[in-house]
Amino acid sequence: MNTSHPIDACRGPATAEHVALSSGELAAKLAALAHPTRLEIVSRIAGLGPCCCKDVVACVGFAQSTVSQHLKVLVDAGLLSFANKGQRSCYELNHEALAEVAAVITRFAEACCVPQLKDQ
Amino acid sequence: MNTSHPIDACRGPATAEHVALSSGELAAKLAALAHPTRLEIVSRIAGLGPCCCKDVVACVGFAQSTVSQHLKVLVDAGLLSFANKGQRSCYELNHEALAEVAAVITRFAEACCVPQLKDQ
DNA sequence: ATCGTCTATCGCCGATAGACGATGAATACC
DNA sequence: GGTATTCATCGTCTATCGGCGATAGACGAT
Repeated sequence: MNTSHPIDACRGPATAEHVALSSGELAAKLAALAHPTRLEIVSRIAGLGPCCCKDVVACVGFAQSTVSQHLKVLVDAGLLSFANKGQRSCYELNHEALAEVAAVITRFAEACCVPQLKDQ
Repeated sequence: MNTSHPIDACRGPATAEHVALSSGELAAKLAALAHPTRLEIVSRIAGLGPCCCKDVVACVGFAQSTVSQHLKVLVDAGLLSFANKGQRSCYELNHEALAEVAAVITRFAEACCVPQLKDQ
C-alpha cells in the first residue's frame, strides 16, 4: 500500500527548500498562534520592531502578567526571540519561524487539495 | 498616527482575491488545526475522500467518541463538511476553507515580515 | 542605600480541552 | 419483528488554558 498522506507534506517531501515540521511541531506553532490576543501581539511586535513587555502591555488591554505569559508561549513556540537587556526584556519577531509556519500549512493544504497526486 | 497593523492583513487589505477573516475567525480555524490528531484526520480524509466516522476511527488509534468529537471541532471550524447519509455520516474536506487559512496566514506572515511597507 | 521601574513567576480561579465508556437513536439487514 | 451497525451525545475525569493580583528579583537612577 502507498502510505503517503498529506500530513507527510509537513515533514518535507522534497517539495520545497528546507521547511519541515513534525505534526506535533506544526500543531504547537499553530496553537501558539491560535489566540486572538497572541495574533495581536505578534502583529504589534511586527510593527514596533524589537520591544519590551511594557510596550506590548501598552498596546493590548491586558494585565502585565497576562501579557508576559502570552509572550512566553510565543517564545516557547519559537515565534519570538527573547533577549535579556538589563532591566528589560527584548522580544523580537522570528520572521523565519513565522514564514515557516505559513509555508508548511500552505504545503499541507496543497497536498490535501490535490490528493490524486499523492501517488505520483 | 497610522493604525495599520499586520493583523489587518487577516481582514483583507485588498491584497488578494477575497480571503478575509477576522482575528477571531482565524484563531478559531488555527485552533481547530492545532492538534496532531486533527491534522492527521484532515490528512486522512484528504486521502480517502468523503468518508464516515468509522473510516477515520480505523485510521487513527482513538475511540469512536473521541474521533467524533474531533470531527465536530473540524466541522464547526468549517474545515470539514458534514452530511447525514442514512445510517452513516459523510465527512468531506472543505478545500476552500483550508486554502483560505493557508492564504490568510501567509498574508499575515508577509505583512509581519515586511512591516516597513505598512505605511505605503 | 534606597527608591522606582520592569519583568517573571507564583497561586488562585473558572472555563475549556481531550480522553474514555456507556447509552440511545437511526438505519440497514435478515 | 429482531438484530447488528453506525454515530452523536452524555457524563466523568484529568490536564491545561487564560485571566487576575501579588510578589520577588534585577536593574538604573538618585
